[in-house]
Amino acid sequence: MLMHAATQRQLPRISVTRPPNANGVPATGSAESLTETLELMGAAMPFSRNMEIYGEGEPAEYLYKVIRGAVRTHKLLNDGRRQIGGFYLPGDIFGMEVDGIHRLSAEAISDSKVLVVKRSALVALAAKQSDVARDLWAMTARELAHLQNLMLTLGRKTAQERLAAFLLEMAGRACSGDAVDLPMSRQDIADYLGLTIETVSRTLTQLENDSAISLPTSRRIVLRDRAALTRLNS
Amino acid sequence: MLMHAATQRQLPRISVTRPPNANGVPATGSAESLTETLELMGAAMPFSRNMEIYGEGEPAEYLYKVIRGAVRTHKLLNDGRRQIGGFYLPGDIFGMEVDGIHRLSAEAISDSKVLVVKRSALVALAAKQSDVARDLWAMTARELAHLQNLMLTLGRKTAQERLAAFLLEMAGRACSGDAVDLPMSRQDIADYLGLTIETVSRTLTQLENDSAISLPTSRRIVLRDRAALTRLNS
DNA sequence: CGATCGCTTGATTCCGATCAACAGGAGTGG
DNA sequence: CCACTCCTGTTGATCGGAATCAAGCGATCG
Repeated sequence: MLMHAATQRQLPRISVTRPPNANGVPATGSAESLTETLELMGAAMPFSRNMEIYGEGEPAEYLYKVIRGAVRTHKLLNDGRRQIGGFYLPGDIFGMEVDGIHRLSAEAISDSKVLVVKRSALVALAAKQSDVARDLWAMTARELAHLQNLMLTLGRKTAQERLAAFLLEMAGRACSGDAVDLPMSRQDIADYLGLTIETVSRTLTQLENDSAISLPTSRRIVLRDRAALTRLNS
Repeated sequence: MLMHAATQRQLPRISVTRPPNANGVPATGSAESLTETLELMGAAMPFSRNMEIYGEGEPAEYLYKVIRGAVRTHKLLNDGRRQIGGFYLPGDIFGMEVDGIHRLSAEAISDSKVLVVKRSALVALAAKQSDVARDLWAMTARELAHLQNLMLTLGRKTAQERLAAFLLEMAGRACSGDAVDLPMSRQDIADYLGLTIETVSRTLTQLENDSAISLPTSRRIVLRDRAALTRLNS
């Protein structure tokens, strides 16, 4: 092991310094879904490629929703080894914490626009409206379910199986049929699946040779045989 | 890879068939902590060693709290490869789901007594008392934080580092100073850390030779050099 | 007492990591 | 436009850490 892959990567330490002020909270408003509530309370912010949105260990003052672009979250070891916890695409919410401390860092994968909402406002709203409280809880539970699947992948799957799981996950989210446009690099995929870029590249080539997928460009992958991938996904 | 370790293990398929009836809910009661609330609503049930408490995919009708013994949760692949998600000791709560479906299976590690509480009663209570809602949310968030750490361990750590993380985690929970009494087998530890029993055994021996730990018996481990283990934990 | 189970240790194999080279673009500046 | 560099991704050769295969030991139990 001991992959110092992430060590020399540029990781700009630019945090949110001047956050936007949240609008007034609809205190007596009737039951609204969390998604709708966020639109009313949030402000859009731009983040350029590789810019840090928040860092591990920082107080969590805001909740975030991707409007455009893509975001990754990760944990680091001392020597730079990195594990990515998840990728967030437009419509996805990330960065919510119960106790107000971020457990992972978040960065923009590409130039992105992100809706930012004050956490304290949401928590206060949750105390008054049980449906908001439930939505926040459900959001955390979805993150948990995702990580339970990733745990199985990282602990017990082969390289082929990891890539199959990743491709099926991304295809399931993009909703663009059998073609997947990846916003992230091979390094990001590797750090998500607990592999190296070389193994990711080799395994994709191998899947292409087995005609399970095809690779029109390096960032575009077509699922040619979903059944084969699903079989690998156990 | 491809460890069929779990394939031939006996995994009795005995589920909770006749659950206990929950007591009346303190509907208008003032703010109580979740732990105290559970005592009032639950019923104690015995589970013998290796008995299944619930299975992955089953509807989640109950929430559980360990009174005596120990519990593990896990996911399985088709061919029997197993990944353990966590260990639960006396006082720990497990098995709560927002949407009512268990994402992992749960089994008693040793003969255990478990407090069982109706989920529907708790969810109803949470809708009325925001502090209960918050406690349930916080519980899910604690599970999430635990899995985020496990994710880093499974994705990026060496065998030595995994064992160090495991020993520090268990020592931190047992609160019995530097001595840790493990309720689980080497196979359980291996399936938690994404290793094999042989690697777990060898690595523990190696840590003993490096005088980081000592092994009075196979189930009892004394942390002799916490600094060394913490260094490995990065 | 023999049998089973949990654990340790040794020998060997193998999958993915590491080291290394190179190719194709994208952007930059002349 | 080309020459240049930087960046990302692919491929080849080799290495190494953990898996696999195998044997044996002590404890528990019927």
